[in-house]
Amino acid sequence: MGGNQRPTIKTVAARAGVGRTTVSRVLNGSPLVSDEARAAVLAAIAELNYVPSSVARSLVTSRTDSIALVIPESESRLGSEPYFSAVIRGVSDGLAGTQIQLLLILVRDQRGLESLEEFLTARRVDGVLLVSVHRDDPLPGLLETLELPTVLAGRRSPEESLTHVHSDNVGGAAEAVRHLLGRGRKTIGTITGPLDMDVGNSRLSGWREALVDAGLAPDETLIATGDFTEEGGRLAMRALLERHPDLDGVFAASDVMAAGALAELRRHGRRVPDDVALVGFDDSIVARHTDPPLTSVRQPVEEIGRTITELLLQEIAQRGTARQRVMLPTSLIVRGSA
Amino acid sequence: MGGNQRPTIKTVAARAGVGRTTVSRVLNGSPLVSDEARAAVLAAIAELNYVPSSVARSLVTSRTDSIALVIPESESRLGSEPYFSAVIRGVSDGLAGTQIQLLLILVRDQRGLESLEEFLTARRVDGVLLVSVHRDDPLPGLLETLELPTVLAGRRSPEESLTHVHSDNVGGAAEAVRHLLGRGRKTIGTITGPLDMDVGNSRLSGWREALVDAGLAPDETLIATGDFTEEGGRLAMRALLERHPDLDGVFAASDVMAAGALAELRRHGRRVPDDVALVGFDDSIVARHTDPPLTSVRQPVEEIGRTITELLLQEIAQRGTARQRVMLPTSLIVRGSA
DNA sequence: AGGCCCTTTGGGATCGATCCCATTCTTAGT
DNA sequence: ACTAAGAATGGGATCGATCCCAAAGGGCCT
Repeated sequence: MGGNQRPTIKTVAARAGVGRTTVSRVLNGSPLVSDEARAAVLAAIAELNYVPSSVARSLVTSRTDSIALVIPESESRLGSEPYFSAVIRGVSDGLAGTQIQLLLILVRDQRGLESLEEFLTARRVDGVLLVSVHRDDPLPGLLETLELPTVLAGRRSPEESLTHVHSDNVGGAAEAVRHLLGRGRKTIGTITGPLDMDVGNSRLSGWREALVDAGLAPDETLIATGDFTEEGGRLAMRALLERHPDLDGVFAASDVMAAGALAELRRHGRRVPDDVALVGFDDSIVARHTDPPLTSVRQPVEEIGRTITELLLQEIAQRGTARQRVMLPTSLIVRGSA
Repeated sequence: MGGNQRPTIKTVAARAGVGRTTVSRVLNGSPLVSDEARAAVLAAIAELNYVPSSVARSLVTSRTDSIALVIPESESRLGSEPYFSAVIRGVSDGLAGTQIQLLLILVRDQRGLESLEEFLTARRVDGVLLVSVHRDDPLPGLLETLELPTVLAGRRSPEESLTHVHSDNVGGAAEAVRHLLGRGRKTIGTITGPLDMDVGNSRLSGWREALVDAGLAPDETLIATGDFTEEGGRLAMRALLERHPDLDGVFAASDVMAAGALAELRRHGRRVPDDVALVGFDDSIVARHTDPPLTSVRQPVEEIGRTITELLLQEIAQRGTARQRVMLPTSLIVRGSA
């Protein structure tokens, strides 16, 4: 049957002819063990194929050796998929070499949120990574009162009180708009993300900033609010065209919205980039395959994932570390659309 | 501050004026509790904001109330990203309503594999979901000998001994090829996935099957092996064009490879679909944005995720259930490329 | 030789739940 | 009225590790 109870630390101790404590010491790399004892223990471990019970260990140490990555389901669905895959890869990368496991928690609705709150209150993880937080997100506050180490990818607002990592959304957006200006565009609209998120606001700020720097007054009617979906991009583009038939440049705050905008532009017979130049954001897989391929602002998503993980591990290792903020640079990838 | 030790079952018992066992009974919904006792316990739980320690519970029940989703890192990187996002969503969906947590494990290299093996031997999860298994994957075998409940998305071969869920790759591919035949194409090549995977083989079989059914002998030189990457698709397409300048139809076993093929076709001045008609597989986000948009075989990825999860939960609930196999249907989404 | 310190060791208590079993209190049956 | 069966309850043991602390053994100094 292969049955045979899993060996415990006691079995190992008996086999090695030492006490449980000595085995535990070897397991945890304590220097207070003689070489012979250590050798005997290691041999016994190997022979018995012993693996310590992390559950029993957790009970006494009250560490779980796991962290949670919390992703709002709504966000994961809407086209921003590649973003999450990349973050996940980065996180997993940051965890490589540690013994720490990653729990993935997609929050889909109110019930999911409630059971997550219970989960966190039970301290079933040592720390939490939060992705794509909204301004009024209840989770960051809860985590602060629980005093559970937390790091955000992105931030609620520029005054974020939790440790966080974000890319230079303002700078990236500004660069995109400067690029459009550099191509001689005069009337540059923008399709924003949700404005209850810092990404949405920051990219909008970048658009404003670049225009102001160029001596132009940002016309508020050149702003159309989107929601990061393709359909949202389409609708926003339609609104912009209605308001400004003379539009010759658009900065969309995501590639997926840019793809929607592209379709709408085509429907209206505008050529891209000849009539209207278009820049997206994310440099996602869609950017390479649209027609024409999208010029887009790349953000180092995988690195964001890696960085939030490293910061979280730090914070777990030494509680009460001061809040840290990291901003990672973006870069403009020029393709056919602008 | 806010300190205050977390309350334990003992605290609750004292507060409710009952014994620990009674509290435990209430927690686990045992009928052997009087209504008054139950009410008192529930009140105490609410007042103390008590959440049971899952760690302590695990220690005695030897359940972890968590499952692992194992994804080979190599696969997650290569364009198949949307596939994994969708599987993850499906899994998370299948888990909703249970108290079971999802551990995500990306295996990137040999070291990762070793630490995964240790992790599994320690039985740190109640069951495992395996995605995109290769023919010689060591993991399924290990899981079988560990007698750890396991369900695969996809299969190693048509004789798969573990419970698994896969989409109708043969049928989907055959439908794609029939579609090409229906458009009057005579010389239809195929760009395959890796042939050490069942998906690769099955989609190739579908191509063969459709040709044979149409009374055509499948010409082996019409087969070019790819690896699911865009670059692989490009190279395979080049090889096919060299061998068969008269090629007028191509079935690619993934959209990403089809996108690569598309670029290569354009480079050779072939118009799609006029000169060469092209069908992809996956109906991923890229399919909608290529020029022309790709006709593609859709597989219900999210449902695959949901189904493997349900099967795994079943298997965990009642060990020793017989192996189950589920095949989900595909459907052809016709767009501009064929 | 005796005392002291340092290294190494292991048994007992502990973490916070569940499970086994003995005990008390009802209620019904003859 | 006495017993038997059943409902409800709670204390002790247990899961498998770590941590505290007492104690044994060895070397060196005076």
